[in-house]
Amino acid sequence: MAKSKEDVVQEFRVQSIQEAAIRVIARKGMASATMQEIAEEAGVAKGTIYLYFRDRDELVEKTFETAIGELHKRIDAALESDGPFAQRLRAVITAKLAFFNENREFFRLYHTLRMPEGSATQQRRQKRTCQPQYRARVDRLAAHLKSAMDAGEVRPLDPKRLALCLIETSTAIVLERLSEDAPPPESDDVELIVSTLLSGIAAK
Amino acid sequence: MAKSKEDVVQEFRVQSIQEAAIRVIARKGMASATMQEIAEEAGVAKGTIYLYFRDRDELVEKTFETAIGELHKRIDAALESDGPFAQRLRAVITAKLAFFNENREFFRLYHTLRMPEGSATQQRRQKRTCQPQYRARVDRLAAHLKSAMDAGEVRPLDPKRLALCLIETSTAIVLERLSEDAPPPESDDVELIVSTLLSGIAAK
Amino acid sequence: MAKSKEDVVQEFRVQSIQEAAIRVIARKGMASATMQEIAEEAGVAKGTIYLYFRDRDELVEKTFETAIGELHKRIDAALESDGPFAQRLRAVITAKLAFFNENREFFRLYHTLRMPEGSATQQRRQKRTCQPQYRARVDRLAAHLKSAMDAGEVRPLDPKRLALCLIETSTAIVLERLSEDAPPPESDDVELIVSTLLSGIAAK
Amino acid sequence: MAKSKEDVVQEFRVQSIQEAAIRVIARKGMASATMQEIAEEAGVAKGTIYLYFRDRDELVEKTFETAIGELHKRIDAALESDGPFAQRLRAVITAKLAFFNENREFFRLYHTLRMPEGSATQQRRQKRTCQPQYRARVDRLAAHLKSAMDAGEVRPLDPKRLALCLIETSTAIVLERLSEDAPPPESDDVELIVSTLLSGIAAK
DNA sequence: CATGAATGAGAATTCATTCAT
DNA sequence: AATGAATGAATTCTCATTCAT
Repeated sequence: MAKSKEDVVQEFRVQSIQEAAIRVIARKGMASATMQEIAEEAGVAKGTIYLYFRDRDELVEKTFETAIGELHKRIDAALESDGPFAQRLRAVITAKLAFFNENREFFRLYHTLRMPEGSATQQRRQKRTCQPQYRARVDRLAAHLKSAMDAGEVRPLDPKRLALCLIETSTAIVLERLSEDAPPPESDDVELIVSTLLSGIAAK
Repeated sequence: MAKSKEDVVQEFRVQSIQEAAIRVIARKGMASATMQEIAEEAGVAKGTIYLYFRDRDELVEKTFETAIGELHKRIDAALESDGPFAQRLRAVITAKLAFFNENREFFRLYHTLRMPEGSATQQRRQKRTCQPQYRARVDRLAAHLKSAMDAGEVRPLDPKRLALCLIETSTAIVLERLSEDAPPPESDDVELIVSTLLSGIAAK
Repeated sequence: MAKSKEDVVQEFRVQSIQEAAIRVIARKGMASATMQEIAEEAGVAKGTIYLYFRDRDELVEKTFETAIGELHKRIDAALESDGPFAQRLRAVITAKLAFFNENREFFRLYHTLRMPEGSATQQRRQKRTCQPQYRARVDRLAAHLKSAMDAGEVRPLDPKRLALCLIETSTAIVLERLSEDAPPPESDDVELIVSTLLSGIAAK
Repeated sequence: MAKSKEDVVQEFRVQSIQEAAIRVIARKGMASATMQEIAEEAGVAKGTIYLYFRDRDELVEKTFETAIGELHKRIDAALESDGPFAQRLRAVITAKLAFFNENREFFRLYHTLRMPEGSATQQRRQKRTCQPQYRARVDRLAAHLKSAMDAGEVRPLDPKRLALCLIETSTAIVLERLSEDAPPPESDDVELIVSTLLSGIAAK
């Protein structure tokens, strides 16, 4: 039951186009990324994109989902590993930094889609995909925080807001690292985040 | 040296247009906010906008700067007040939450501009304004953190990264509050952020 | 309460564009008449058309209605004049031939719209405008035929089908005249149609 | 001299495609009937159509000719039968109504092509085929009318214009019947047309 | 100064046609 | 012969910007 040659080609095209989309969006920004340029970047004709994606919105949406899926897979693996909370937290942050280091160009797409933009249609789509995606991530992380609180590993605080802080703190560091010519070793930043979060910044 | 009548009218126009821009961008998103709609919202003709702003980009840029300036003024006041670091930190967070509560519509503009978008020209402009603005904020906060470290109020960590974490954590909470129908009292969220930052989340 | 200058200009533009549309459709056919070419023909920019008409469909629809309205006005006047039925019939046919002689270019638009074409949207529009227009004409003529029957001027036959025959017979002659380099005098064709309809073609 | 298997297949393909074209055009209208949909309807691949027809225009043209040929065969048979003119006329009208009743879907193609549409190329093609086809029909019918006049069966009138009236009258009735849910018996409409044409509509 | 009609560059999308398999 | 993925010309529509009034 191996994949037929057609399936392989199909998959390859879809992937090429999505990668091109990410690169172009990274370069030009969501609003200025044209189908023409994405097509050129992918090395196909404009019309070809429409063989694989209904329209621009679907291309962006599917591209986002594909890329974010990979990130989520990695984070979930880290989150659900065994060990004390501190260790799992460290693994999650490490995974996130590593992912965006490997997929630097994806970050702009990721960031742009955090805020609903554009036409009513697009906003509906946004609500359907990116927002829920994000909420789901927050909720999942919040659940783990709750467990850690119940286990006495984390002091009792609003888990959902804590999750937000955690996510955005690491995102901020990712964004910073991406803009740096020579960022410090990943592990330094991981340590900073984990340590700050766990122990706070106040001198003892 | 009173303002001439012309200056007053000029100032009024500029302000009307900028406020209209913020409202329309909040409503439609950066990409779908048209000059036409901004003009209507401001109660002037499309052409009039061009008497006060070179082009759309400059309108957005100046609007951003005006609005963000107010925020920065408030934050700086909090930051430079007397008292222990913890108290100043609390004041800063409080100021930020209050500002965005009063200027909810500005938030989308603020968020959108965090990531450079659009044409090469726009990107250059972005780099000239928003990015440096942001860097400057980070640096200023970092300087205060450094002082607090030197004063033994904060344990020694990279001040710049700490500043980033602080800024983004509070931004995340703002974003969350804006999307909530009935957000908790501001003071609760301020307390959460300050407490987490200072003492960390680990159970003792 | 004279028309303001703006109204005059507006009316002039609308009329120019509609006339251009009719000419281009006459030249290229409905399907090949592009907005670009209509704009050029009207001596305005593409975008200008969209200031006066929502989209291509509305342009065609409104253009059709404007032009057909004039024809209908003339036919109704003829139909509702006094005198014996034969005389009114003659007047109607005369009006129709004269109208299409004066508005030769409109004929292709008229003919094309007799049959629903194109997208689902367009078909709905068609049903809303052209079809009912046509049915209404048929019904009105049928009513007059019925009166003539009741008055003993016309022998009893299905008035609606008779109306159809009458309309299409004259349309056929119009179409023929338009394709002729030197058509016979209008009165000859009017006479032929009226005489055939009233007395038939059979030798006595 | 039996047909080779290849010829049979070829013929079958051509026929399938033409029938599909007629159905799709009937459904979507000439302008919205795509090669893709015709191919699907015919159960072949898009490319296959191009093995049998040079391009879309030729497909439409040949399809029209094939279908109209059948109608013409039937009409000619009726026209050239023996018997008095009135009887032959009745037979012609009957044949036409029956044909379009059996080939309802063909009617839209027939009607659309009555007026030249599309590109210059297509218009030339149109002039080469549909127009001459139509003229030929008119001329042939006119010749028969002339004979009938010479034989004293029909009173002297312009035979060509009479032919036009006859053709369009019956076409109008066909169009009407196709749009009716429950049209009257064919014979009723035939009788109406024949009677009107022969004897006129005036009360004696 | 203010206006808003006019402009036209530019973007998304469609679809007839080609051609490698 | 048949296929259908790929192509890109062509089309519609939008909107920032200009400029005559």
